Amino acid sequence: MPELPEVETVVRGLRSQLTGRCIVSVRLGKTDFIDDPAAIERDLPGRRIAEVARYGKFVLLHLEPPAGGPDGVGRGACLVVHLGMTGQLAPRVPEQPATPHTHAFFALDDGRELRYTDIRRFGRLALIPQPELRAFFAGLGADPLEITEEEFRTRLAGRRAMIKALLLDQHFLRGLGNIYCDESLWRARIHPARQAARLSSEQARRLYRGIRGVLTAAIRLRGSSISDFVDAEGRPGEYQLRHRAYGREKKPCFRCGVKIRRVIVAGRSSYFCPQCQSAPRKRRRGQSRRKRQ
DNA sequence: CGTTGAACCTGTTTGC
DNA sequence: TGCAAACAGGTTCAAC
Repeated sequence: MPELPEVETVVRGLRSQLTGRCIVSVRLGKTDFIDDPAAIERDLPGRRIAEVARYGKFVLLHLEPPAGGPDGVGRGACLVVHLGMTGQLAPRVPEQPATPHTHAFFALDDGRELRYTDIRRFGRLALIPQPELRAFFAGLGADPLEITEEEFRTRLAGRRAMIKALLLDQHFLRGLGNIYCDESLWRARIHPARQAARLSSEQARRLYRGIRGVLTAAIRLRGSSISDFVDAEGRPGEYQLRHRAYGREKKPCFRCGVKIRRVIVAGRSSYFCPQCQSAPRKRRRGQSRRKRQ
């Protein structure tokens, strides 16, 4: 469910509600998606939330150093949350019965409870000491909203993977997922199976702008809700009403009217317009195009 | 490097 | 009607 716009939406909601709050106690249900459950139960109570941020698809709750650590130099830490496919993170009043599959309860000093719910448990929860944060995120690519067009083009060069595989790869860019890849490619009129390195500079430019345009528009509408996603207030987003490709198999393309098709690219359902997003020419066997000097 | 398929887990939809 | 297969916003790993 949650890609960059959904995570950004959750983070904005949590930021206004959690900043400055203190975590009073912790209660855990199933823990197979938690890195070190014992450490969370032991080290989290008493910690104050200094800052809420997003890193790619991760939600970051930066914690203040514990008061009066050994010789006064308590280490800061960060509660890192990945929502996987079905994760939800939202503060609730304790009277509100917990929905099924709620596996983490963090009682707050304002009487409310921050709850983590995740039907499939593809998410992840980890308490990372501040000094280890850098290593934890090592290898993730640039944020698609921060990268420059020049940088984007440079990183595309020489990559022989299919463009969709590359966009989905969090080591290439952090934050895109299946929905926004397809929407960006539709905007840019690029077939998902096109080889990245073979995009013209014109296409690369359109893709760069497509990605930015889609993400900013989706954030404005508080993300896409297909079936699970709700923000930190429990509200669904509305960007699913603006989808032009994703989930629209056999429906007419908004540009040309030709029926949207679904194919598997990079192991994922990929929706595209066969008219606007023309397929790459199939390369014949043995016709590998590598440095032929 | 890049691709494919499976695995992780639960729930919903689709097809025969 | 009923049951099995397919599919779902993500990530990771093995094998080729």
